[in-house]
Amino acid sequence: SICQKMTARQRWTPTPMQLQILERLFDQDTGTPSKQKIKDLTEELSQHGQIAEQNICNWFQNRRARSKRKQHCGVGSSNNKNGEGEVETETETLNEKRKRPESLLVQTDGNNNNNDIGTATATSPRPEDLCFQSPEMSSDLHLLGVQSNTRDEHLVESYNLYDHVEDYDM
Amino acid sequence: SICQKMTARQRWTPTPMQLQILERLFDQDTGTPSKQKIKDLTEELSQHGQIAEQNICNWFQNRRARSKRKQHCGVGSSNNKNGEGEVETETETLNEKRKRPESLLVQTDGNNNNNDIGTATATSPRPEDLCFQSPEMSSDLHLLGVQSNTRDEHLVESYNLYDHVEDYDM
DNA sequence: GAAATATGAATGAACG
DNA sequence: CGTTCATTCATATTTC
Repeated sequence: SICQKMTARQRWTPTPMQLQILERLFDQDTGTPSKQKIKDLTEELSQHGQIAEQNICNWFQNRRARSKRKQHCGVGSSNNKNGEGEVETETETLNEKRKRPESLLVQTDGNNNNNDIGTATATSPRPEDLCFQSPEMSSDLHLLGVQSNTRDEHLVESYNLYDHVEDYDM
Repeated sequence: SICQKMTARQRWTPTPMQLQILERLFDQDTGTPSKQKIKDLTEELSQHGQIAEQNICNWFQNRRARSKRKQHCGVGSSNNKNGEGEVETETETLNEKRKRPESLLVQTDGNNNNNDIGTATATSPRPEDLCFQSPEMSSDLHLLGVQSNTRDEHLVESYNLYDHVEDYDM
């Protein structure tokens, strides 16, 4: 039983303060922050935690996208054809719906070995997709065990360099 | 802008092989592939999966654009830089170095390990660093409920390695 | 602790 | 060509 942990750093997580500022900006105008604005924002938000310009860009983009998609949902679309992918069912038209109530829960764990194995990743193999997908991905690479869902990289050659393979009992 | 003509399920996804070839070509700095080259490439890449000329064009364009990372909302590269007051010295006019460093390959460079408080996974496994957190503590955060001084803002920069390879018998 | 959901990030494609 | 959108993936967090 070799459980493997992912070797990746964590992604940025906005602090409540950062989020608040971002949300406020989003509510105001938020056409699309100019580069200068982004820089400025970055500098300001940096005082509240680690952040990079890309984070802000991403945040705005995501925010806009999801906000839009939210409204677009539920217009009588009875036939929901998404069966494996997006389960967009959120409802955050309001400012905040779920913050981060981890005030008391100080889990300094940092590295959670939470490898959820089936996180909606079940891409059901449909003929349509296969038609547009690689033939080798489903034949050659899966032997390596690294057959990712879609976006593989020009990796291959090397095997495991999982320097942090930790197996915990389950 | 509102018209989505692709219905999304048919987005081309390069196979590892295709990507490898494309990357190589890109690295050779061939400039903008000529029409003939595109055709040729298409033919070649077709042997490794479904592909169209347009895909290749798009790929090169995207690649170049993101490589330059000149966009103000360049979600292309995850250039990490500490936003500790300074705003990126912009010392990179050169070609970028692999947006997504294949985690399987040892890439001990490119990632910052200065005051990285991210996961102590890669370079310096110091659990203590994980603990120290955001400097924000006295602000108008109280209206959000509470302050999370545990593990909020972590470093950014990281890459998903699309492994998910877990051998575990259960 | 695993499943479900929220959300940051990567990227092909479209737009100007 | 530069920028933005839409979609999907991976991971963080919450819930059960």
